[in-house]
Amino acid sequence: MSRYKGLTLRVLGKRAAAMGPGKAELVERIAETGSISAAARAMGMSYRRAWQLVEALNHDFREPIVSTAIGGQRGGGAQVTPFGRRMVAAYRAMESKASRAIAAELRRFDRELRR
Amino acid sequence: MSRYKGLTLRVLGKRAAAMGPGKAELVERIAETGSISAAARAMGMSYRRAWQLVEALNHDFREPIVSTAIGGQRGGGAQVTPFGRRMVAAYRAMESKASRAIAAELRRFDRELRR
DNA sequence: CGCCGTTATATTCCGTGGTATATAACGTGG
DNA sequence: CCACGTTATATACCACGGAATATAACGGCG
Repeated sequence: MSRYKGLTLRVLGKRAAAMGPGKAELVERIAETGSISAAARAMGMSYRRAWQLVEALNHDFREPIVSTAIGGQRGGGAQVTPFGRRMVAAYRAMESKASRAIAAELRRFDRELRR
Repeated sequence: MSRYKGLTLRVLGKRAAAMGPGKAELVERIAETGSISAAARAMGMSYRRAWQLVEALNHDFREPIVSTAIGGQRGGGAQVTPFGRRMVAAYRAMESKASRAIAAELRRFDRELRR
């Protein structure tokens, strides 16, 4: 997964950024691990922050992105909803489409940066 | 100038973001006003921060973006170099090209956000 | 010459975002 | 039944970024 494109894309809602690199990765990690806390650990992020981001996601979109259930040891955990999967996929698609659209310009721009 | 596209684009250097919405606007304001401090005032930003951003810009690119001269009352001030103008123009071009490239997807994405 | 508005820099202060920690309630598995 | 690993929440701490302030050196302009 070559996920370094030399740029970051953030989609802005009315108030703040609704989706960006951080939230997208967090949701993907939750999908992988089935748990907010495991995803947070994997990203070196505090559980509190991860939970706040999930809260923001669920609040900012028309439908929940992540659904949760209390209880551990495979009792509870977190799941990414089908809607959530579509939103992250849509974000990733926009990210790479934008990246492809300006790839040539970006390469030229990069050449002017000090290495 | 309709400069709200529902997204932000940041171009990443090796260490941090080399160019983004904030630095781009700052350089444009410096070009307009001929002064770092006037640009900072116009953006509601402290002079120190504006100066630090200019320093970062001049350091991160192969050539200076902003050239400065000490002394006030039209004695000193700041100017955007031709190179700096090209870099900001290139950034703005990438910004709008990326925006146009994903306009349709972005509109669909936005429709899923709570208003 | 003196004033004004710069750049440049240091220092202090403060708000805020995030971490760390603790606790509660809970569900599944051993 | 008990331990474990969750979600959810509160609290306290802390590091960092940025603002505010002060100062110095400087260069035009009146």
